[in-house]
Amino acid sequence: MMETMGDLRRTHYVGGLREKDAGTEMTVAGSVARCRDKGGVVFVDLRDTTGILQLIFDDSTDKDVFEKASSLKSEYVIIARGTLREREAKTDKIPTGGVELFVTELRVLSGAATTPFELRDEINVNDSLRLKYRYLDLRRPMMHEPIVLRSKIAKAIRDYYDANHFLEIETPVLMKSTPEGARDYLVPSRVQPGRFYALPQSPQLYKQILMLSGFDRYYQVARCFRDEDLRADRQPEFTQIDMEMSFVTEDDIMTMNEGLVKHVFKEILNVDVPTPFLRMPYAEAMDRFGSDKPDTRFGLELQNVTDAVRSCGFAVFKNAVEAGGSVRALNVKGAAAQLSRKEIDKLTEVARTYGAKGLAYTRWTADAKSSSFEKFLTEDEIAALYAAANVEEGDVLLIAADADSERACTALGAVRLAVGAKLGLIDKSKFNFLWVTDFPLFEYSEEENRFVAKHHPFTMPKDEDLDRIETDPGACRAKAYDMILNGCELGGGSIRINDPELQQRMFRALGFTPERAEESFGFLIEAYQYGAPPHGGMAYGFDRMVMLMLGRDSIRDVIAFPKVQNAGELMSGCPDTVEDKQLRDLCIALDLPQE
RNA sequence: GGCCCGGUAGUUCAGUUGGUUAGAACGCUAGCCUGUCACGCUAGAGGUCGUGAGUUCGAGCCUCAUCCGGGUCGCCA
Repeated sequence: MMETMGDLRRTHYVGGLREKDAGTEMTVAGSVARCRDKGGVVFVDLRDTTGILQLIFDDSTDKDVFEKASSLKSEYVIIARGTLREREAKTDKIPTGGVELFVTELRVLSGAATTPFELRDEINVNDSLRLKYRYLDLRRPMMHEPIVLRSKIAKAIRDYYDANHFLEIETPVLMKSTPEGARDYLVPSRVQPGRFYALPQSPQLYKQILMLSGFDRYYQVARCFRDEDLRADRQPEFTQIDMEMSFVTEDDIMTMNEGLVKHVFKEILNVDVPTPFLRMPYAEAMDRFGSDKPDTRFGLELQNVTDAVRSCGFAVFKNAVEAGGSVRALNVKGAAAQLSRKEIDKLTEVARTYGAKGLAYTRWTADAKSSSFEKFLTEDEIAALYAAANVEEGDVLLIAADADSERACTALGAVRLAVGAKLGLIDKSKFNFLWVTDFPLFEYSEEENRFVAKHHPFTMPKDEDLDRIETDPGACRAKAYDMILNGCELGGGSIRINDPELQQRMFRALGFTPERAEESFGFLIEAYQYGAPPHGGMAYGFDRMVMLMLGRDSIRDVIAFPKVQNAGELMSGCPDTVEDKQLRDLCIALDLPQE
């Protein structure tokens, strides 16, 4: 049954074949996507990495070839020679629907067992089954295409940086574990028992060192690892587009990378991205959108109504203000008919998820006005609040109050997104880019009871905040910026500290003892003693970029072999136990929890 | 670590108040069919209801535990 290719060699991929190619003698190769055996005529859909082409066998086909065609089953691997011709009955369901290959020679290179699920685009199959048989799932055009496009996007990125005099330089995958940030994946050293490498969370330190080495402009398509929990847009092993430049300011980095986005979107999607992008300070983004990565595809901005309710009779509002927090409102204009009490309850749950204690509301339809808080306010106070938030009949007003102003904003920001999705306010065809700038330099960690770096400890403070690193760290802003696309963080970066003294001040502000700083980053601190150009850069989450460009909802769709929520990989079954000898070689003894 | 959702033929699902032999569609197998393209027609095979315990005369259905998958909060400098 199984045959060899013999002297047959592929001459054409099928995806691009059209009527103009009719009459061409060719050899194509691939898998049987589907057979339609009509008795006297057999149609076979052949699938290769570029698309699908119909093969035809009928009474003018050689008898042996026809018989072989009749015996084909799904996923058999074949190679076929014949003449391309225009179809009698054309279809626009596939790009090659105007042509078919009249086959004169057919070889079955491999049979195939019945697959555990049908390999069609329209199917709806359990994810774990698809992931266990990832190689089958990837044959489906819908799953195949993102992997192809991912490669083309990476090439477009390389082309752009190359044309702008960047060097692609590889940095180590086995490196020193550093404190701060995500949990490291550790790799034990056999040669130095008891010592461990860490897999990089990012090539951050190495790229800064490369600037000190005088390479001036660097980029890398870099694999990174973080031992944290997964999300729909987060994998433990992922790819960054990492770049760094010397002799630059924030503005230079942003301009260079706007150029990158423009180039890649034009090249891959033929979309013209307008530049420069909008630049919005972090404080404004939080204030208007309740998010440091605002989705600007729709309005529905938050309003600060703190002043209007400062001394009102409703304890929830009043207490929040008195505790130094604020009261934020979201007026969903004219939505009273579409947002039922039940919907509002759901939105309250959303707010709770993000730490709000609840969501006050007024739902004002033509028939009735129901409100969770009006009864606690005087008529004047209600009037003042509604004037501040421009509330009229037909509106739904949602309010979050919290002693922590940022929490009120964040919770209401999440509600804003839920409302936007619910009411269909989001234009999915848009690509809205912006920069969020001037991030806080530090953020306070309740867990560690100290300030930690919001970005990383090498981030340059804003010039005007240099004097208050020690006195008012919470108010310091950083020369840091995130590139946002449609409410997702596409990438982020900063200008780095190139003054060793300033770096020492940062370490002190972060609560590092000189010994600990020396132990963790000594080599870096020393390197900066020998002359460091001003430099900065950024890194993109490449997987997320591909996902957004292709309009996919899951990052797994753009990674050939992704991991699932428990960080395992279902096809190969890793992580797995290892043999005792391997552990002995590494001087490792397991100390597993009981049960 | 917390919360939410799901697990019934190969696949996707239905399964009434706990009650006789657990159904459908697709796929698969066999046969027929000369213009199909989710081809069509006829027939057939295919089930430890995720796993374990419990309640009950009786469990796919109720209870508990557990495993697996998805989403999410924390976490992700």
